Amino acid sequence: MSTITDVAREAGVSVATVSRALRGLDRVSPRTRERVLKVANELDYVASPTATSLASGRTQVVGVVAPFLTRWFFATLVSAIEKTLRQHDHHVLLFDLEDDTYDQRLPLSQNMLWKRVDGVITLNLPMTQDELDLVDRLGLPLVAIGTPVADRPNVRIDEAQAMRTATEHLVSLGHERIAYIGAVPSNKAHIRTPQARLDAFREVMQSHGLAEHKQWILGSDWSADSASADTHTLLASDDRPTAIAAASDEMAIGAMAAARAQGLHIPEDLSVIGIDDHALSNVLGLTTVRQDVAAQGRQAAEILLRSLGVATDGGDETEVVVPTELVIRASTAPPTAL
Amino acid sequence: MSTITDVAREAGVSVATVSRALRGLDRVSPRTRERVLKVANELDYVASPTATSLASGRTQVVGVVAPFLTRWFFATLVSAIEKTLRQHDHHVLLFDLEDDTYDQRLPLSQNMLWKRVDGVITLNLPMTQDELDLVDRLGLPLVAIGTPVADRPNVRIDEAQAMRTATEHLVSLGHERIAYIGAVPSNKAHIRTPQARLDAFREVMQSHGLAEHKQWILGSDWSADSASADTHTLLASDDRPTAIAAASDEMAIGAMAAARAQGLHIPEDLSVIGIDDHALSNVLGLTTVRQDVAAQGRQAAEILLRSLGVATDGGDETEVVVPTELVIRASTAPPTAL
DNA sequence: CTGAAAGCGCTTACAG
DNA sequence: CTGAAAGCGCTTACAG
Repeated sequence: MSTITDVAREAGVSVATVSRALRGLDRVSPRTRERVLKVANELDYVASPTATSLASGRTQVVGVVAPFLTRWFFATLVSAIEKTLRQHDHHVLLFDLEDDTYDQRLPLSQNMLWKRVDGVITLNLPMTQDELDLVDRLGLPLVAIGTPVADRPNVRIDEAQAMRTATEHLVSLGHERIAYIGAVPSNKAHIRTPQARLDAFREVMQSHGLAEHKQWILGSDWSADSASADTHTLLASDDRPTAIAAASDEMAIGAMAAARAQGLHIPEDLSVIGIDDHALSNVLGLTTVRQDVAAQGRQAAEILLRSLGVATDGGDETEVVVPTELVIRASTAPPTAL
Repeated sequence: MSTITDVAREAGVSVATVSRALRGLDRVSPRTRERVLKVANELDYVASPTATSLASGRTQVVGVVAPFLTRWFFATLVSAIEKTLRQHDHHVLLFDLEDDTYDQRLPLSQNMLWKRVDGVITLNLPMTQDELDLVDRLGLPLVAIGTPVADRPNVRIDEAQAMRTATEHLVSLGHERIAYIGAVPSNKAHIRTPQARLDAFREVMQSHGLAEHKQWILGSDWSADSASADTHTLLASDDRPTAIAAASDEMAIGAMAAARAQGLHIPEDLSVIGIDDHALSNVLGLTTVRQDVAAQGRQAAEILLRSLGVATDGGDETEVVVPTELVIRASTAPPTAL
């Protein structure tokens, strides 16, 4: 592979001129630029990113940090971010902080970031003060998707609004006996989403004067398997709800499956609603509150690019709330008892 | 942040010695090494990866190239690869080559790889000759997961065996009228998985003297939505199968949903089997042929690390076939008509 | 508009 | 065992 020196020699100019010409800086005569471009092209020249980084201090790489990767929500975000960044010649260095034991994630370290990335995008990741200090010390701009990180730019949905919409939908159908799946895991009390959604559920129930049954607030761990197991227990009781509001579609899918396995019909015997509009929700007929996950990834990437001085259209908002939308499908209906 | 010069000054040695001491090379006296380590630690010193790369020619970064990211299979691979690489101080630079129009992916370019990665892992990605030439020209080792790439090391399941297992399971239950979902998309004839699975299905059908109905071989596009739509059409006919073999769990889930939407009961009226053991398959009671996707990611990463001279345990195989396993759940049973 | 030179922060022979 | 020096391949003032 050829270097900038090869191009300079071949074009009969200095490497400084090649550098300027190729990067489109001014102060290069059109004729010179043209010649340099031609030679560079002939030689298949691509600047060594490693040398460019050392000299310029920029890597054109963004660290994307996720607590998991295998869930639909995160994979969709990463995909959208990668595409947006690539359009502006930036790349994503991926960090999956999931611990093998699932109960504690790996911390962000100087090793991962220092001189390696120009900025960081966090995906629903509460950061410790140490991590925040690190990012600051390294001078890295940061954009948080979902869970906010201090006062950094943030892209998210209105969590409370989403769950209010879901709950109101059930109430408007006539449900009064509503269970909730997706309470706050005790080891994840620092994540904001679960708490916000649960609070919103309670708020709507209260506002309609509906009783909250303690044993109808299920923890689950935000997986379909766990939601299914919890729902089995819930429905085994004589005193059962007519509807379930799940804090995510994956949990809602688990709940539906458990109900069916017990011989119940959906929505006749039990209504189920989720939040997300997961890739499989349409096919499974799940009523849900849709959030545009890819849009959140795109917007976060754009905000970060802007803070890196890379031109992108759009304003300079630093706080984006992506709208959600009720999508009614076959899993919700008025309670049969009515 | 401090540089190697700071450490050298503080420790009273040359930068060359610091470099050697920190990288654990021999020819450094224990006392000197200790002092250097201590100072480096005090100064929070981390070598600039960008400078290290320029000097050494290695980036400690591996390019992971996927045709999509949002499907469970790919996200699971990426997650496993990332963790394995990180254990050996390597990072993943992610490329999602999915085109916005879905019918043609972006090509790998010199820009993405040159001096940016030490090696490449492809995820079910058939490479063009141009791309292969590029990788060779750049001298990058490559490991292919799933779809093989020329004679490069390859990690996969036995596609034919997996579909044979699935089909044999249906036949052993007494099914004779079996449909197939997941034929080869015309625009993806170069991907090997669909063809291998379809061939295996046909082989088993023939070996049992069972007739293949042309209209029972459904194309779908490997998405649940498409499989659902195709199944709707299939089941609307009077002449319908008693079982469906789907080439992936996501399609099987779509098929089950469509059957239920038409009032059919699973498995009484229709048996459905998939391949994968998708994260939601357990909860949905889908019988499937399980493949250990994370293990494939781990092994591919290890093979690549070895070819980079990074010590990992394990042999030096270059061709790994990960075993699959029939997992019988509630979606398959003998045909009722029998 | 263009070039010579310093500098980015490491690694790697080469001497000693 | 240790250091001085060259080199990796760019970018960036600084002159002219």
